Formats: sequence, C-alpha cells, structure tokens
Amino acid sequence: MAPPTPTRQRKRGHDPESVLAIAVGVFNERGYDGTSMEDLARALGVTKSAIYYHVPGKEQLLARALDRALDGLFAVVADERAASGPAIDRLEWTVRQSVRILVDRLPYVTLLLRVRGNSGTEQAALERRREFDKFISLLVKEAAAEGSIRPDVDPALVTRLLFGTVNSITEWYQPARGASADDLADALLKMTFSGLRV
Amino acid sequence: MAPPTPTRQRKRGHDPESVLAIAVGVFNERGYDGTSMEDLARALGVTKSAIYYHVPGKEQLLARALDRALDGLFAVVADERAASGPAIDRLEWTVRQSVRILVDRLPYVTLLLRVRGNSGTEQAALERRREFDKFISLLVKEAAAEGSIRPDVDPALVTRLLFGTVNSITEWYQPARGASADDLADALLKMTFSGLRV
DNA sequence: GTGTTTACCGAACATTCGGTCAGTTGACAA
DNA sequence: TTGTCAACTGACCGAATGTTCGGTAAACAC
Repeated sequence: MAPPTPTRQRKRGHDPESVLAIAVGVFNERGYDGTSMEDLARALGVTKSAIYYHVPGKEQLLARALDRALDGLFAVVADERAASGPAIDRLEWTVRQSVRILVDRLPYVTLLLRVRGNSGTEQAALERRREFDKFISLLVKEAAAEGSIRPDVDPALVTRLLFGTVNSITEWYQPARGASADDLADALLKMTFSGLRV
Repeated sequence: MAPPTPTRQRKRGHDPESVLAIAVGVFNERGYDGTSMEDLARALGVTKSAIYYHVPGKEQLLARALDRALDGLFAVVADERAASGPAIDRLEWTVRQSVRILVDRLPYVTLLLRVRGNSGTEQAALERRREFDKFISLLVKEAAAEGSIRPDVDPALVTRLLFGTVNSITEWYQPARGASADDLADALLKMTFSGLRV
C-alpha cells in the first residue's frame, strides 16, 4: 500500500490544487476573460510558464472549477431527502442544502453563475446547470400541486425568484465577516417562505 | 446593376445611440471583456474602424451604458415617495420602482450588475452603486426600527437578500415571453413580504 | 456641375494574449 | 561526489487585441 502521509518535507511550490484555488480567486475578482495568465502568475508568485507545469491551460482551470461547483449541486438533488416526503419539505431541504454548497464552495459556484457560454467548456457547464434548474422547477411545481404554495403566483416565477435569491448570495456573502451557512439559510427561508412583514 | 432602393433614405447607417444599444446587447451575451471590437463590428454590420466614427472607444461604450442604468436607479431614490411615509411602505414602493427600472433598462442594468471594477470606469460605477445600496440599507433599518419587519432576521441580511432577489431578475427575465414589470414586482413582493407558504 | 459632409473601408499600428520550449536550480538519493 | 528529477525561468511564437489613419463612394448644399 502507498504510505498514507509522506512525512518527508515536501518541496516548496505549488501543485494543481493550489493553482486552481488561487486561480479561481483571481477569476472571481477580475472575471475569467478579464484575467490573463500573467495575472495568475503574479498571484501565484511564479512566472507564467510555471503554471503550465501544473495545469494544461487556462480553460482547463475553468473546467475543473466549474465541475467542482456542479458536482456539489448535483449531490444535493441526488440525495434521497430530495426525493421523498411532501414536496414543500423537499423544497425547503433542497434550498437549505444548496445554500450550504454555495457557502462551502463559494468561489467555484460564484464562477459558475457568471458563465455565459463563450466556449465549449462554458456551454457544457450551462447545460448541466440547466439540468439542475429543471429539478428545482419540478419540485416547486409539485409543491404548488400539493397546495403548499400560495396559488396566486406562477410556479415558474417562484422557481426563478427563489433560486435567484439563493444564487444572489455569491454576489455579497463574505465567509469571514458573515453568518454561517445555516444562519443564511434560516434567514432566506424565513423571508421567502413566511415573509418579512410582521 | 441592382436597382437602388426607390425610397429616398434620409439617413443611412448608424448613430451613437444605435451603436450603444447593439453593443450592450453583445456585451451581455459574451461579457464585456469577452467581447472584441470585431464582435461588435459583426453585430453592427460594419467594419471595426467604422465604430470609431460614432463612438470614442470600447470603454466609453461601457461608461455610457452604466450611466444609463445608474441614472435610472438614482431617479427612484430621489423621488419624494421614497422619502415620506412609513418606512415599510417606502421600501415596498422602492422595490417596485427598482423592478420597473430593471425591466425598462434591462440590458443596461444587467451590464451594471456584472461590473467587477477592472477599470476606472467600472470602479466609478461600483462607487455609485454602493451609494444606492446605502440608501436601501437605511430604508430597511428604518422599517425594522418601526417594527414593520420581523425582528428575528438581521436588517443587513434582509437588505442583501431582498435586493439580491430584485437583481437576480436580470439573470433570467425575458421581456418578450415574460410577465410585465408590475407582474414581476407583485410576485416578488408577495414572496418576500408575505411568504410563499400558505 | 462643384464642393462639402456623412458614413464608412482596408491596411496598418503597438501591445497583449495564451502557450511552447530549452535550459537552470536546488533538494535529495546513491 | 555524482546523478536524478521536480519545479521553475526566460526567451520566444503566432494570433488576437483596441485603436489610428489615409482614402473614398454616395448623399446633400449651392
């Protein structure tokens, strides 16, 4: 068996994982298209060419980041708790878990939500994201059919507004100074499910 | 020779306004940084260099678009109806008007909400936007102080969630197929003020 | 008809882009 | 001491970028 943890001192420098983490940070600051490999190199403290020792290229960096976000979201909808019980409860659970993924993988999901389909990589990500949205849309429709959601608003609109609210978290949430994922989900569910007005 | 168009064309070609409108459309499709002047030229049906006859450059195009969005939003908070009466009513009115601006100037606001501060132009826009956010934040705080908003959620969080929902409209709203601005505002206010749950 | 203006084209500009490659460094094994 | 090799540098490439400029066809003014 391979030794679980090599206790030897590792050589200094980066690996594909640390390159990805730092790159995604810069992508989110400047936007993917607004980020040059020079920008990444500066953030990593190495030369441009050193990046290609760890990673095949810029677009691969994007692809890996997007997969990390999408894998998290699909793990939510694949869970059994999103598939059994009253639709309104499944919806609430799914919203709560989505918020958790959003917070846990904040930079990756942030990047995902800004993708516009400029390349094959981006289009593939958009396609997977649409699949996720379809699942949510179905959940809301079921909750409406069960009579658990106010009938005077179109379920399709509810879906967009509800997950618009969830996704907007990436625009302002700061993990250091902010609330926890559960605090966030609590506040969001109180507002959207019960309403702000006393 | 093909017969020339019998109608006397008063003015053929583009002007700064039509260039801006089309450019903003492309910016929103591909992202500002992802859009080249070639892309714009293709969308306009002219050569790259022709654009510079109507407009000083790419960044000026962005600046004009962002101003159009920000001017609309500031017109809302400058209105007297956002300054007098119970805070909860002023908040509701402001949300409704913001949705209206968002729909009326959809492409411009969409562009604004994606700005990351990569240039002086973008930083100036972000600064103005922060000023707008400050006004909203104050409104929510007043409504909370008046006891019109549920006390178990931090007003700062409410501000972000509420306008996160409003701003998310730019991510999915399609004026052709969708509801009107008032329909949107109705649905949004029902969800956030009264809650989805029956 | 003549001159002016409007709206554009095509060719070039300097710069930046993502990416390649031969070579260098320094820690470690033998 | 020598050799290995992961990790990196620096010089470079062709393509693409935003922008400039000299020229020009057509519409308009006289």
